[in-house]
Amino acid sequence: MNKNQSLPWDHPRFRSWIAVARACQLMQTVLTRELTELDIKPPHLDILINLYRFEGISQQELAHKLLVGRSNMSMALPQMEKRRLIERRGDTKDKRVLRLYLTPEGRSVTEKAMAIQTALIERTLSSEPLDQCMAMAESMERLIVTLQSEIREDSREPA
Amino acid sequence: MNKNQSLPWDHPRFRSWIAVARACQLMQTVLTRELTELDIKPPHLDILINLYRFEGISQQELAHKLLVGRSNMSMALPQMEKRRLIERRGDTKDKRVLRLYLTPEGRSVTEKAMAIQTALIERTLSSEPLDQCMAMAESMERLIVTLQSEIREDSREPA
DNA sequence: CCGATAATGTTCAATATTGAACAATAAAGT
DNA sequence: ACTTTATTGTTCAATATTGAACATTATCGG
Repeated sequence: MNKNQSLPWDHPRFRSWIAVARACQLMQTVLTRELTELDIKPPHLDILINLYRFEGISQQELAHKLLVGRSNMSMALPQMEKRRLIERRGDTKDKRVLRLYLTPEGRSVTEKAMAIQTALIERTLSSEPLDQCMAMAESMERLIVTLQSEIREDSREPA
Repeated sequence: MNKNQSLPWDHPRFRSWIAVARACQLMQTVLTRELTELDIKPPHLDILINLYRFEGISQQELAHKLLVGRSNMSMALPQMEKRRLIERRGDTKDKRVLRLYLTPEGRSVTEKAMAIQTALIERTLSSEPLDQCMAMAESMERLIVTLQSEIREDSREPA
């Protein structure tokens, strides 16, 4: 028969996670479409939102918050600087670090983009009860902690 | 104060969704690491799993299941064919379509990779009650339906 | 103060993903 | 039968992401 091997899709948690991943992928696709009118893409929006919340953050800190590599920021930020959405100014005390700021233009774009994203999320999640959303968020936050600790262990013990 | 504008992170559903997206990103990162021993990456695993379940699927059908473009498959599948993980054979009735099959080697790699992914998911989600996982899956599946219908509407009504 | 070590950002090659334009084949309308 | 339209897969340029190697600046131990 089935080699009496347990197939992944027999595991309820596996099936659940696949649904989560799918939903994320689709949400990203739709968000990408809705952001075209502002001529930005989800990765840039993530950057803008974080600069909106955390003025003067460094590139490294930003990369860490976004869970991407530093090199990623080194490629993306100069583009956004050319578009006058952000500014990079050297830290006065530590000449290695560049601190990031939104321009007025960038702030305006960010607000419009956040409105689009928020509307999208509210619209597509509105049929789910708030309790359920909150419970999901708590599960996800526990998951994030678990996964991050795994990542840290790995990078500490490369042998 | 805050320009009396509602900021995204004041919306519970927004915050919830951000957590979901983060968790997905981290899960992907960890899965990537754990798959290095098999020398495959998550996108290839997704392909393999679908070929495992749906023998003889066409490239187009596969792309649709994975929510990626056809061109994506045209780039990825020849690589996997060179690695002898899959085979592509022309359909006998319709000479346009290529049907996809796992090789024995590919089947073996897929089983190992699925075991790794399943273990990862079970391990990281084990602290969440099954009820909660199932409820989450149902929410996500509703979300998927909603988002997919939006995507279809968009592509039907480009004006 | 000086040499070793660490931190920050940059560059580069490799890989993934997308959308548009294209070639070959199939299906439909006449 | 034949012209038109649709479908399937391919190619290509553009963009994103990663990890490794690197240069510059800080920090620490002598």
